[in-house]
Amino acid sequence: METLKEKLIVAQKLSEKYLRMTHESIEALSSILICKEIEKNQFLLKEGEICEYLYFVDKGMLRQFYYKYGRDMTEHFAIENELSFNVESYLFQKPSKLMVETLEPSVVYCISNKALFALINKNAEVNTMYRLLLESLLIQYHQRLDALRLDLALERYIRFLKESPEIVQRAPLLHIASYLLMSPETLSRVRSSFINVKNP
Amino acid sequence: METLKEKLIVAQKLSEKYLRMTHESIEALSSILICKEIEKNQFLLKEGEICEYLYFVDKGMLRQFYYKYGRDMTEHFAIENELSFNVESYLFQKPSKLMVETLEPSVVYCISNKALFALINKNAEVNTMYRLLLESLLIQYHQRLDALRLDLALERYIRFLKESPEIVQRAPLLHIASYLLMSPETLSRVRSSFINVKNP
DNA sequence: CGTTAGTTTGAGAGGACTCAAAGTCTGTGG
DNA sequence: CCACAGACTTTGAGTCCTCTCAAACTAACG
Repeated sequence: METLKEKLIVAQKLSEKYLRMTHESIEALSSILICKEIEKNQFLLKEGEICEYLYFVDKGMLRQFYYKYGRDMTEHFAIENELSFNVESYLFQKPSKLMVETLEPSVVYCISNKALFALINKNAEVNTMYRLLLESLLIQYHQRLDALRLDLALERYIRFLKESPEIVQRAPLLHIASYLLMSPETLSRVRSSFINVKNP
Repeated sequence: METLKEKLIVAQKLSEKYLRMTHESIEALSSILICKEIEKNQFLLKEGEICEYLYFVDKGMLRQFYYKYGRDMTEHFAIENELSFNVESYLFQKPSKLMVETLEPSVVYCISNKALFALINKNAEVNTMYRLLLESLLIQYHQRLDALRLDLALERYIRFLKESPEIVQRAPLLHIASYLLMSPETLSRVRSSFINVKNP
């Protein structure tokens, strides 16, 4: 079957990214993957639902966001080979304030909480891979905190541009603005002033 | 020996906090703890050093900070029963930009990277405890990111006051200000305006 | 009891916000 | 293939929050 092969490829990518594993472990991991194909502007996780899956993006783009005082706040973007999920909701299986939506037609591979922990308990390599995944997420969050401590809107934009040029190209300005903690108007001005600085 | 007993108590606290373990595992964990007593305003980790230890505060208070464009930025406070360390530097054993200092005379228990991972590899319970520790840290970082997304200085202060009243009492205003991303002057004004709101 | 670190108060400047309106792009239907 | 609706982005004007610099005040420690 074709999808079996594809799942194996995705499991290999995960193994590549976090921990090189034996073929058996990769196969075990691939067996719990669930492929999902979704069009643009669809929800993978809605407010109030429990985050049952961890989403690995094979194709397309996801946006993680929530409402803060009624405003739409982007927390994270995920493109190819990146992950998206709500930590609290996934780990404690409690209702999520976060939502996940597609910004492009996408193909994602879902890893259910239940299946993952069952596998972790019987496969030491997957266990370690998961640990490394957590560690890498922690470092990612740490860097994001550092990025938000830049006080000028321009500085936050430049840093994001440097780190994720692809996302800057593909995501709507509105969402990049909320991700960078500024109004869309400010991002528009910042962006044009930055272009003028580069080409005087 | 007295210190053996104390180490056991600290290991029990860790077990209590993250994962109830068997006595054997707690004992194994206690055996790798190193007690350190330090006075006020001393460094546990300096810039450029490698973060060899994870610090668990038994008594006193630690501050985690770094220089950002020449400014002293507080990243984290740790009081009794809390942890302090630099994720990147501890996990990858690379030089740290972060520093850790004591804000009070303190007693901390240190867990060396080497000893911890050796133990993790042979003790499944400690392995799981470490995983839960990482997960709880991840959630903590996630909440901190959410807190920094409050735009008004007053809101950030109120939230911190609610979450960590103890730290607000014990830490110098200067450091709380940098932790909350505002100038000391602003924090001083915010604080007095908040008191006036409460007692009109 | 003086020295110094830490906190408060004041005045002026500037970045980013909001509201409002104009301009641009995209996709659908005639 | 063009025209138009709706979404997205840009531009403008005025306001407000927080910053910086400066100086006064307070507390802590030797």
